[in-house]
Amino acid sequence: MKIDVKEKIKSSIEEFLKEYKKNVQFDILPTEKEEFGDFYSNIALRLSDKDNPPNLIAEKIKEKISPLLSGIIKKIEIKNGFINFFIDENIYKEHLLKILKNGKGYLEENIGNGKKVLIEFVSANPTGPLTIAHGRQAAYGEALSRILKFAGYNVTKEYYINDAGRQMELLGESLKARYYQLKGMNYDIPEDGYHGEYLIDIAKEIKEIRDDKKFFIEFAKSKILEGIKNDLEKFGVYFDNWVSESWFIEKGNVENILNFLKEKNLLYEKDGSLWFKSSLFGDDKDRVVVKKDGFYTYLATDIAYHKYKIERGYEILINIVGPDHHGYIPRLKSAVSSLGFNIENFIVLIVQLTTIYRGKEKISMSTRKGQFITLRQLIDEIGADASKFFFIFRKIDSHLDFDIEIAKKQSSENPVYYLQYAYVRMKHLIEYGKEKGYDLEKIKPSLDLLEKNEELDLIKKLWRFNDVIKSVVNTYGVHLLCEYLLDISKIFHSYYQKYRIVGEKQELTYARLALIKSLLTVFELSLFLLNISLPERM
RNA sequence: GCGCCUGUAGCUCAACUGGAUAGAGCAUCUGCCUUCUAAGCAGAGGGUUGCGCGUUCGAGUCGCGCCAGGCGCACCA
Repeated sequence: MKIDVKEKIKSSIEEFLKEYKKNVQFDILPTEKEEFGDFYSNIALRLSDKDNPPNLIAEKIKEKISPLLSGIIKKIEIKNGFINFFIDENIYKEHLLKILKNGKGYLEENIGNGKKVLIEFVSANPTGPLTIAHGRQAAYGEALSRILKFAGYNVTKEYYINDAGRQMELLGESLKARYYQLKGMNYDIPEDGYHGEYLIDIAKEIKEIRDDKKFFIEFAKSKILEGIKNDLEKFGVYFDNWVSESWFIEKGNVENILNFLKEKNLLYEKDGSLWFKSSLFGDDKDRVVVKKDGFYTYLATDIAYHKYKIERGYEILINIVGPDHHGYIPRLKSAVSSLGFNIENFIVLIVQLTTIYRGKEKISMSTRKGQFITLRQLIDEIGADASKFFFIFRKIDSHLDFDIEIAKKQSSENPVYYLQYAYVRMKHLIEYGKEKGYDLEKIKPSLDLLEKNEELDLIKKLWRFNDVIKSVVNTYGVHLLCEYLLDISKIFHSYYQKYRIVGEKQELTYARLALIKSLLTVFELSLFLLNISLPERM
């Protein structure tokens, strides 16, 4: 674990506050501009008033804390009321050496403290192939899981299969219609059924039929699920568990949970249906759990599922859903809350939609009408890595415009290649160095020789890695890690172009290779976390 | 009508908890391969952060009101 400079600055300022008996909230934040140093604090601005201008207070603080920070901070400057801290370069360089020596293990950050986290994502109905919307959720969920795991959480990835209820009936009827159509019979697909052509392909595979409803449902479901699993595998997204809605019904979990709620007096009958008092927990109105026809609603089975999550001891539940589910969230939160789970640890992340364009043509999507670009088509057209990166390097609240034509045409200018190219160059440099007899294991590099701007920038970037991971964990903003890597890549490519790494001066070469090796460690790790593959050459 | 998300350069998007002169990429224009990979680099232009009030030392960020786009408002999932 690296030295927590931010914490040291903070506690030194708190010393000052104690002495002057002041109490005020303040921040220590990383700066965005080099001239402002590495961290800045707004403490003086917070303390200032008419009689005490911020710069004056800042001077007092500086005087008090300077001795407390010697060896860590080499310079403190005051500007516009801000106090700017410049970290001693030795701190950075020691960090680099540790990475060099211990590899990615040194970068590990134990934020999660082994807490059990369940991440449920994709969870698409087995009524059709995965779409691009699922692709974005899958790419994001996988990356987030990997990062949380790295940050010390005990993460389980789960896919919930909605294989019960009316949608499955419609699926079965739709397949049945396609089957008889293939036999030359005049048989209509239900109007609100599934009209996609994929059911024709599935119908063709039917060898022998047993003419009952269940057969068609089961056949369609198993074929579609198989397809979903294949697509996810091709995309590089893996689940630890697959659980199914019908399983909860068969095992009696749903009945049990309803009894449980009944005992707590949270259910009542009205208009021939059974209602859950979700309005007691913040929902707009109560919701039906057992319909007039005697079947469970989706909510009923979902409560049973969430009970199952809690029973297995998960302390944090993360659900990644599409925006079409947002109206559903309050009732689910009500349900989880009624089960006695701390609602603050139930995190629902909404991944906004991706709008697909082919050039200027906007492709509107509907699973039922059968008009959509599947995830599989996307992977086949532009590749898994490029697709995944496109999906995760924007924050999930943004509506994503994804022009397939551009992604294809400009594939060589896709940012993912920029990263991968940086990685390949780094890797090659290390190999080339080895060929020339440079063995980093044997020597302690003299990092003081690294004095070019690019070198110092890169060293600082290495030091920021843990801050980025913390930010991702705090905000669920996976894209921050992408931005970070793009930042490094930019400096690195520039550096590479400007200076020779493996050159004539031996000591300098060792120092530079040490920097490259550490960068490589961060890249390997980060690209793994983002679930982007590491090419050998490009 | 109500709820959620979004509105930032020509286009696609960043900006961590409210911080200093709002940043990248693409596209456009000008240069750079006899060298560790040119899928690269250097340079240039491009902004009233949708509009209006407010909160405060300070607002792209917070509050209120408009405008525009997306999604959702089921005894579907």
